[in-house]
Amino acid sequence: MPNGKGAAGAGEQKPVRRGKTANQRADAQRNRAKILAATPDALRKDPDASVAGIAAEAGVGRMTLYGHFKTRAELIDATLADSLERAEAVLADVPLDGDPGQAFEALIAPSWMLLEHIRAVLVVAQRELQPARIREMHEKAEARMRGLLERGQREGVFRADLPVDWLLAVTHLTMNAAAEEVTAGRLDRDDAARVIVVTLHSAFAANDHN
Amino acid sequence: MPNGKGAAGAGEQKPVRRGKTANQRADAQRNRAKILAATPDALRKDPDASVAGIAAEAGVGRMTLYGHFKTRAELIDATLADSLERAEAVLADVPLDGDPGQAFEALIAPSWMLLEHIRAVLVVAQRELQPARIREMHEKAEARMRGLLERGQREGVFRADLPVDWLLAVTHLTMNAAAEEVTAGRLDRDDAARVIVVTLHSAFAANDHN
DNA sequence: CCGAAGTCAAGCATCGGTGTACGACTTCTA
DNA sequence: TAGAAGTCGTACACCGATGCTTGACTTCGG
Repeated sequence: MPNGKGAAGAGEQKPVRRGKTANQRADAQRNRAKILAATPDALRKDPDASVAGIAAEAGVGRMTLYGHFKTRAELIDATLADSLERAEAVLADVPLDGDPGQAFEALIAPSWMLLEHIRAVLVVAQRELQPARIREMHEKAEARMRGLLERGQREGVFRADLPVDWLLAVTHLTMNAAAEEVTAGRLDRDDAARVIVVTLHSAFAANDHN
Repeated sequence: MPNGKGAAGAGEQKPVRRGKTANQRADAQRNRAKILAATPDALRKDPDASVAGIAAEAGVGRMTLYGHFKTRAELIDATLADSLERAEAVLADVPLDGDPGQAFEALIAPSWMLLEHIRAVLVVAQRELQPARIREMHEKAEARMRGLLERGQREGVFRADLPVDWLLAVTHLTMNAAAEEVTAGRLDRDDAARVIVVTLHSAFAANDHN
């Protein structure tokens, strides 16, 4: 039987990691991938989608899904982890040196696109998973952004009269706001990235903050 | 039997309105009030609180609650409507003339406090009520804020290179972000209003926006 | 090509929440 | 103070979702 351990256990050693997903049949891996890919879509259509619904969306039997993920929570967890891993793969390539403002913008654009895709999963995860777990998965992305903001503050490019945590929160929320405005039809998708950047730029710039 | 019509129907005439809640016994009204007051608390503790749980929180039997609100949705609706009415009573008194920037700040502070209290109800409502209904209840508050932002743009105080809808969305989301940061313990409650105002001030100010 | 791995339909026990019905009881109000 | 109005425990039907089991089937891989 397939097992969907994903990134669950307290796995420390990298070489052993593949012992989990490795020796399973090709079609099993394919199905697992199909499920992982279909879950965000299903949740975007209906945040309360049932396991049966998600399986259907993936073109897979419900029992097959349960074969890969013992419980609904595990499915959500694995899906979020997977999505975040993919995101990480993209974001890790963004160059962060040079002007913090520029780097920030370079980071926002892809982040925004990724977020729009993952958002639904994130929302569901927020009410079904433990906050600690979610934070843990965000670790890398968050650290990168925080580091950039801190450097920006040190170099006097970003305002330093507000805590970094707040800047971080505003960044996240602004992207979320944009996603919402887009789905609500009040904002053009292709214009969203620009709007976000423009907004944050003037909100974060180190200017005449008494 | 009590009936919890609240602000449901298409009630047009004001004088007739009281025909609903008026001729009911004093303790019935009291209970209704208790429920309406307890619901936000219950939902803040647990967004998925059951009707039974809410009744318990209100110190009232489940059946009593059902006597006032035929269905869970009706309860949420009435609660939100009530909370929003109270909010409206406060916000309507805020003077909006004079400098838009000043007026904006004067509006943010109380809005923020109210939002923090209502937030939980709002979140639940967003996933159980029709969006149209929620918008309808927000009408007045939203119109007031929008009017102010528009005036600010006309008078050159607020930037005009971004749509008012977006400014509005950012305002809401920033307050929400603050609420979240406060409950997460990353932001001091007493400092929140200032942080919000400072953030929005520089984000919205009409400056050197090429 | 055979055996193991995986799929998946159907069916079922379970759980928790909603909404209803009844009826005895308490508390207002006139 | 009588009777109407309202409370509220108990009990129940219902619903949808989860997670498990079985067993026949298909597909892969050596």
